[in-house]
Amino acid sequence: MDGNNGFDLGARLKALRDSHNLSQRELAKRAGVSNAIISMIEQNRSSPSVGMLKKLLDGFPMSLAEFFADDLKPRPQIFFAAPELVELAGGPVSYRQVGRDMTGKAIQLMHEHYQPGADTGAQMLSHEAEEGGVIIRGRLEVTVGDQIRVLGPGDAYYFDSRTPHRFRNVGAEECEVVTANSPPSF
Amino acid sequence: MDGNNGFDLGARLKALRDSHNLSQRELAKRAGVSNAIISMIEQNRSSPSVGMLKKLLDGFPMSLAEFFADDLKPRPQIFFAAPELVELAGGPVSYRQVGRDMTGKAIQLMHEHYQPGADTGAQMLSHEAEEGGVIIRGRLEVTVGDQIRVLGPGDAYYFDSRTPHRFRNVGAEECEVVTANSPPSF
DNA sequence: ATTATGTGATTAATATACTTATCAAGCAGC
DNA sequence: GCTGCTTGATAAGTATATTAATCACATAAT
Repeated sequence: MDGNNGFDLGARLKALRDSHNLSQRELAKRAGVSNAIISMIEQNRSSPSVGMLKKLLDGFPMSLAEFFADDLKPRPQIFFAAPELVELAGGPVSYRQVGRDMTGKAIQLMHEHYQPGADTGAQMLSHEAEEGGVIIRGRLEVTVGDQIRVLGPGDAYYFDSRTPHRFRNVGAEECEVVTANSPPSF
Repeated sequence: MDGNNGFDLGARLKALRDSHNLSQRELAKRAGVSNAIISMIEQNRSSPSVGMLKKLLDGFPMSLAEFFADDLKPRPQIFFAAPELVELAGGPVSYRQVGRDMTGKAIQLMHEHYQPGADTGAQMLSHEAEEGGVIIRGRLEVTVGDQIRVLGPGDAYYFDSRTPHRFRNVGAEECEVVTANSPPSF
C-alpha cells in the first residue's frame, strides 16, 4: 500500500494540487501525463519515478528541491542558562550543546572545553557538514586534511567537515571554544 | 536515454556515493536493493521511483530534501588569525566574521563585541534563517518575539531568525558573544 | 427525465523499473 | 601463470508504474 517507504507523497501532491485549484485532469494535461496515474499516486498506490514527479511539478510549476523542502517546525526553547547546555561527551573534551534535540535544526552550536592534552583522536573525523569555531581561551591545534595550525584566543577556523579533521589542546591550560556545525552532525 | 526529464540524477547519486566511499554493492546492501539498479540509475538509464530513491538515500543517510537541495561549494580558507576576522559593522556593536564571502556557505560564524549600552536598535531584526549564540563575557539582553531575557557568561540562545529580535548590552562592561547564523544573513 | 460535462476511481494492456544471475576487467596474493 | 575478491555493467525475468478506456457519482441545463 505504501511504495514510498514512509514518505506520504500522495497527500503532499494532493495538497499542492488543491492549493492550485487544479483537477487531476487539468494537472495531467499540463504535465502531459494521464489523469489515472495522478489518482494512483495521490492514494500512494503507486510510487512515481522522479521523471514522472518532475513532469507533474513542472505543471505548477515547482522544482523537485522546493517540493521536498522541509516544512512544519515545532516551537523550540530560545534561552539556555549555562547549566542547561547538554553535555554530549564529557571526557577530557567537553561538548556542551545549545539545545536538546537538533534534528531539523540548521545549526548545532556548542560550547567546548578541552583539558590540557585532550584530543579528538588519531583517526580523523569526517562527516557531511560544514563547521567553524572561535577560540576563546587557551591554545588549540587544528588539523584539516594535510593542514595543521595552532590557534589562540580570538583566532578562528572554518571548513567542510567532509575533509578529515582533528582537534588537540597543545597548551598547558584548559582551552575554551565556541563551535557551530551545519547541519548538526552528532 | 534520459527518463528524468533533464535532471541529471545519475551523476548526482554517483557523486554522493563516491564522496561516501561506497561501492554500488555496499550501498545496495545498506539500502536493501539490488546493485544492478544503482548501475542503471547512475547511467540515467532508469528513473527511480521516489520509493527507491528514498531507500538509497537512507543508506547514507540523507533525506530527499537534502538530496535535492542545491550545493556545489568552492575551496575556502580554513584558518583565521584574530585580526583576519572581517569587521562588518564597527560601531558600538562589533561583528567580526569568520571568512570573507559567505555566499554558498552553510554557517555565518561571528565573534561579536557589544560596548556598554550598545543596542541593535528598537526596530526589531527579522530574516530567513536560524541563529544561536553563546555569551562569553558580560551581560546581554536578548529579545525574541515577546520574550526577553538577560544572559550571562556561559548562557546561550537559539531561535528562528524570522521572529523579530534585538540584542542589547545592559551591563557595565563590554559583552563578548560568539554567534552562528544559518544560512548567512548579512 | 434526459443530456451534458465535471469530478476521482478503476480495469486491462503496455512500458519500464527492479531483481537475480552472470559477465568482463582490475587488483591482490600465491 | 593461477586463484580469489572486488569493481561496474549487462541479460532475462518479474514486479510495478503508466496509459487508454471506462465506470460511478455528482451538478447543471435542457
